[in-house]
Amino acid sequence: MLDDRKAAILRAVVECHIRTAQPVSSSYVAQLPGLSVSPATVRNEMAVLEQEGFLFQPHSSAGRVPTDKGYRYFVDSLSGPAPLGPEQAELVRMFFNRTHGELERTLAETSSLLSHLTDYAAVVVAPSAPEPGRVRSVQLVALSPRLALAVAVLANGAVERRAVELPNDVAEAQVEMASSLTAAFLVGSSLDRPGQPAPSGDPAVDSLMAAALGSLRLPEPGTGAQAPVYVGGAARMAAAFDAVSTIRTVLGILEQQFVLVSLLKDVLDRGLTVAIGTEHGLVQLAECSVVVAPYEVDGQQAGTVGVLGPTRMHYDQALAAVAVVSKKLSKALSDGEVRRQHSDRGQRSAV
Amino acid sequence: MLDDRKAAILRAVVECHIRTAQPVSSSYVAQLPGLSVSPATVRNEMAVLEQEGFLFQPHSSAGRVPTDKGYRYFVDSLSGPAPLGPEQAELVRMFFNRTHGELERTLAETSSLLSHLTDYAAVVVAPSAPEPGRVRSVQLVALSPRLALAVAVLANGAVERRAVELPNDVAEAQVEMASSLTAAFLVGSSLDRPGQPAPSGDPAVDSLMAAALGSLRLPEPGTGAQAPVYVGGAARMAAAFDAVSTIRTVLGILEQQFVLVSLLKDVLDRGLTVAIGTEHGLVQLAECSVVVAPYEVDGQQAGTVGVLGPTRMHYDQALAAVAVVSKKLSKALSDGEVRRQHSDRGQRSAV
DNA sequence: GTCTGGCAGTCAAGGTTACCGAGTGCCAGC
DNA sequence: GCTGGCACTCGGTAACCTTGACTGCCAGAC
Repeated sequence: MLDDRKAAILRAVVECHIRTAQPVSSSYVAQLPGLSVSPATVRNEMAVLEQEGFLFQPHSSAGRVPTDKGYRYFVDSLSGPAPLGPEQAELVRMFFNRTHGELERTLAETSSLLSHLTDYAAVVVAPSAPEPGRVRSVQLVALSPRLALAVAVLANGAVERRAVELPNDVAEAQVEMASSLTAAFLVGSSLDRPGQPAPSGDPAVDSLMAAALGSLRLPEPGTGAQAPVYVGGAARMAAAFDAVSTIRTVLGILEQQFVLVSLLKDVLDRGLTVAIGTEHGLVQLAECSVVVAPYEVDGQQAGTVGVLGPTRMHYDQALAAVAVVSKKLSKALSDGEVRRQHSDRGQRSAV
Repeated sequence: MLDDRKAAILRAVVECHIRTAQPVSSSYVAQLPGLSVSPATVRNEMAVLEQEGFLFQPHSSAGRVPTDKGYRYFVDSLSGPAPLGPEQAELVRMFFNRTHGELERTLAETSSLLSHLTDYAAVVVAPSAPEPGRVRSVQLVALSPRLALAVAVLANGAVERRAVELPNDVAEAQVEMASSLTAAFLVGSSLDRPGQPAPSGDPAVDSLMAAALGSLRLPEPGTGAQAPVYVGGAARMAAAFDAVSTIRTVLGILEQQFVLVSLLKDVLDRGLTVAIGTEHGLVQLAECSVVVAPYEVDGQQAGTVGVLGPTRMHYDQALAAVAVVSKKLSKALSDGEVRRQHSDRGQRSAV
């Protein structure tokens, strides 16, 4: 598409502009080692690059700035993510060495880590709608005369918990009976095992079992609809822009979890790793780029990590950080160093 | 401390500066209804107020701006929180009408609500270290040959879950035995019931029980140490400042949960509802004020809600919003419309 | 044909100057 | 003790110029 020299010039412009945030002049490019031509020649090439939409001139006596298309070409011709710096690699290593415990906490801290690594805002989308595991234990516990709790422990250590309303006239013994019959029906199979347990002979017990089964089959109300998102380093992102209004807009987006999730999903669904400027649909983020990667749990795509920064971000470093973090996170989650806390029908293997 | 006229002038200056963010001139104050004196008189009074530290003059030919001390006087002489506007009251009503479900979610959304109400950043600190409830059910579930899960259901519907490592040579039957003995020991009392269950005769079972009991008594690792914080409307806060560096600093603070929690705690502990400028210890937040209120669960102080805005915030409205939200939140949490999700030894009454 | 040096043109940025107006402080008089 | 008046102070804005960093283009060299 572009001959070698044009590509080299474009590349030089992008790299310089990422560093300095200033328009890049022909003389700067010409003076660069590796390209031994005069500024005038560079100017001619730049004029062509501008005509073809890779560069843009803020005003007639200014240097050139890359367009989104220019960044796209640059990113596509990147040889791959840069290796992480030594301190960064150390940071990642340390982080994942001491990563244990609760999933929510881990994800939140991962977003913070990723933000540290890149100096941009980082986003981590929690695993969504994982497939149910085998049931190891089911219990109905009466909490009050009117209310019971159905508690199921899954093979991966996740605990499902649902409230079940009791009819007025149910005796403790009936709850216990329903509990053991439901357990007999569910233990060893999956939570959404179809069908009903054999009738017990007591209609009250039967309806209680039906209620418990029904509520256990439904996803936790309020949580299933949307995967939670963890945003880290919003402040860092603010440092990348100087217009207050831009900061405000971007911050606003970062607070709208729903928008964020669909943004990342969108990008991934289109098979992209990097979305530059307006490539993702959000006009408000026209000055931003997004670098994303999915992470896996036990070999299955589970969630997304990503970095949100200015269009002139250090793509190679961001790519590297995102790649490493998603890989390490996949490993940590799959190895069971991190435990799902609740209500997730997690597909995770044993804790 | 201040005679009526000085107080009125100070009040006028504060109110005007809150509205306009500009230095306030003597002529503006003089022309205000209720104070019928000439600008010159106002100037004289202002000079005194400045000497006494209530006002400040950015430069010799500018109007006056309130100091922190000026704001403090203003806030202290406030007749009380302003009533909420009708749309705001409606917003609150609607919000708490449909508030059900998970605690975490509710708190996060509450912070968003409070931020909407005030147009500043809002902070909600989750209830901390609630006292344990009665145990309704305990179970040991073997997940793998090496690992079991101790699951306890408390009277309030909370579910405690702990991993227990199994010695190599434990049989399924032994786990079951330990499970029922542990249940017999714990059900009906509290999780931290002292002592040990009666020896079963099988040392493997006994040690298993000891392990299960021990882990159930410990708080969930990683969560207990610090109450989670929910921050809403950071973007709104950014709108209140125009220096990018200030925005960045304040955003940075908002991301440091630990700092936030101790900030709010500090303010409350000193018996304050409002902390202005440097009254709280954080130099980075010198341009900010904080309005806080505790909320209760079942009559016991549980957590904190607060608003973080510029020193020139609308104190009356913020006070009103914080008061209403903390009250309504207390009610919602105490009525059991909101359910703790997990691992909290919650003191909440039955679901 | 391609590259280069040179030259004229353009435009943003920065510095200077002048001016305006919003405010104050002070004082004399009511 | 209050007020009107007056001189003074400064920040902000606009107009202006200069500077310098670019570009575009062209004619000549390779």
